[in-house]
Amino acid sequence: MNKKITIQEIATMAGVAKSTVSRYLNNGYVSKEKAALIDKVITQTGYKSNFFARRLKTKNSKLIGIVMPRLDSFSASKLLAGFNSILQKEDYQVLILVSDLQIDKEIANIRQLIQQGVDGIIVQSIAITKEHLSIVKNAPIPILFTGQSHPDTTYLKVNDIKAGHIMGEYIASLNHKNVAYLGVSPLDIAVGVDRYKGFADTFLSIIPDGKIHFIETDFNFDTAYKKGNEVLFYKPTAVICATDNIALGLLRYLHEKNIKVPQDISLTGFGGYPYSKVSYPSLTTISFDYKYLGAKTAEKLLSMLHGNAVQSEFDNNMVLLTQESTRKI
Amino acid sequence: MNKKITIQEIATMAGVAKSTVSRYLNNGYVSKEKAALIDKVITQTGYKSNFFARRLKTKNSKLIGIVMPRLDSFSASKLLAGFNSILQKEDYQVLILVSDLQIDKEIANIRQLIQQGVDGIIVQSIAITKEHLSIVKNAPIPILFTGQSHPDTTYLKVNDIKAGHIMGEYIASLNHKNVAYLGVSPLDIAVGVDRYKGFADTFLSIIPDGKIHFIETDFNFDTAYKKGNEVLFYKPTAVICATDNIALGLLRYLHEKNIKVPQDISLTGFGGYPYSKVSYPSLTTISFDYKYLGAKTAEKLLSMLHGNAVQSEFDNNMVLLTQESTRKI
DNA sequence: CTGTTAGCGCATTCAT
DNA sequence: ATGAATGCGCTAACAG
Repeated sequence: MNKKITIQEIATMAGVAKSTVSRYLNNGYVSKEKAALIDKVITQTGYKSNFFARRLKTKNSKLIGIVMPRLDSFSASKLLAGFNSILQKEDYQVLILVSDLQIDKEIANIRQLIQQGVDGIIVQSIAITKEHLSIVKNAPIPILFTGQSHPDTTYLKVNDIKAGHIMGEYIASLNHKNVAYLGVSPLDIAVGVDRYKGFADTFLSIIPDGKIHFIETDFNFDTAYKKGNEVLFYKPTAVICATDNIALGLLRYLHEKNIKVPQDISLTGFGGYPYSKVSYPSLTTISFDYKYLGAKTAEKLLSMLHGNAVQSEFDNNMVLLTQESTRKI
Repeated sequence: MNKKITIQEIATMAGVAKSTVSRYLNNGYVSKEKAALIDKVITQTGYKSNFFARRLKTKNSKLIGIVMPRLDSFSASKLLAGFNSILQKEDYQVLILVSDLQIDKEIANIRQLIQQGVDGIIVQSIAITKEHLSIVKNAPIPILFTGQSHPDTTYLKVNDIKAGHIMGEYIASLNHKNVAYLGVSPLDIAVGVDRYKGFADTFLSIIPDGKIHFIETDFNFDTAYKKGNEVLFYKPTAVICATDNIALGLLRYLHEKNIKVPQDISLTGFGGYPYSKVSYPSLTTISFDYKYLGAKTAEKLLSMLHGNAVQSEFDNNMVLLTQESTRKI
């Protein structure tokens, strides 16, 4: 067990006042000789200033709170890596709270983080409620949203409408007319509404006599699998799925029914998850760079911290990954 | 902006001394009337005690440090989810530092966490050096390792030898005699040495005239892909890959060479990553439950925190997932 | 340039 | 049961 050594002790060991040591530590003016003395004692004792005492004085914690709906998903891990890549570089530390996909827990987490004195918060929200808005309004620190957007908050998120738009253009260019869209609940504005709307508007504007059969599912592989029967009922030539995971669930179903992709049906996803490359056939998808998005988000929060006015925005960094699962008809 | 309200303010508002408020907050004895008064003021002001001041006094931070080599991997995200599931429940918060797969950064991170006054640390290590040992020995707090093991530390990790053993038995049972092992550097004791040794010892003990061609690669999909040529040189009937990711890289190569799995070559991985189920063919693998492992690890750290003697151990929670990529010859 | 002093907000003696 | 006083370890005036 290391005895905890304080600034006072190293001060006496170096034969100076503790304020001098403090100055030395905080880029204050200290004479060369004293500095050398202090430096020596510090290195040989391995002294480190007490985190909590320092924070108590200085008011800024160098802590960033992160609220995530869950940790064990592809996008979550990439986002986190992105946040961390720039936060850690700027000497900020990251305090992560998980909401388990529960909206009330998300709110409680934000509250807790504020109370704890973090310098700023990034919230990957599942839905922005009035309560969120009220918290943000009264919060003494900047709060940045991602995942969902709302005009009264500052956010940085994937441009789901644009993603849908790109997909709509692509599917139209392949001459599909009767398609199915395997989407999620409209309670999820980003994925459930925007992504679908982006697709549908574009697709129908290019193919006026096109037909889109919307089928609702959730984010689970297995649920998508179970919707296979319903999808086939409409005899679509292409199925657009709201996420790669959904697409893979359906692909499994099609495999088992011996329906060939893309010969019989074209299939697409959204996300650019790693499995989209290794599935058979590989999956045409819109790939989002979540790590990059995470880094951008962290940068944005930092500039909010520095008092710069920042505006909400959509990240347009996405690419249509045309792979083997789609074909022209 | 919320003005930060202190214990003193609510004390005067309630007409009592701040020590009384403090007692109220910390289960001390307070008369019913005063308690009611204080309670009222607290709820109406939404007062929360200052995190840093409290920590400065009480010495325990309710913070657990986590050191990870990287965040954006399947196992990392599952582990994190596991850590968090039990830590958050016990009112601990999690401070995460990333080492970017660099050993010196890993050590620096551990040091930083100790200095910051966390109550305990979980390190997913990439290699345990003498420096690690020295830190642990002098640390005033418990440090628990996962990922790698060393007799002089406390650890909880996957039993790689057993995993290799299971795979060895399985491959032997399929009558393969000439196999290739696509593994990683022996600098990684867990995956590079133990996993391979577990396989090789078991396989050769069952098939004494068996032949194992070891080919070294790294953890990347692309590198494994590039090793395809070398693997085929030995004309193996089965290829055992040290991770699912490696297996998928090779699978991609085999696809392109039009070599059928499992008809021409059987293929296996380790990990039980989600893609092992959606690849074509689906991949036979040893599946580890990383989330469960993370939860167990967190529990172990907690009991170390409570001063209980805990011993290093291997987690034997794994299952052979026999899927489509292997066959008997 | 440096030492002395005064809090930051809280928990905890110690009296009462 | 409660109030007054002390100090956790540190930074930031303030004199010198």
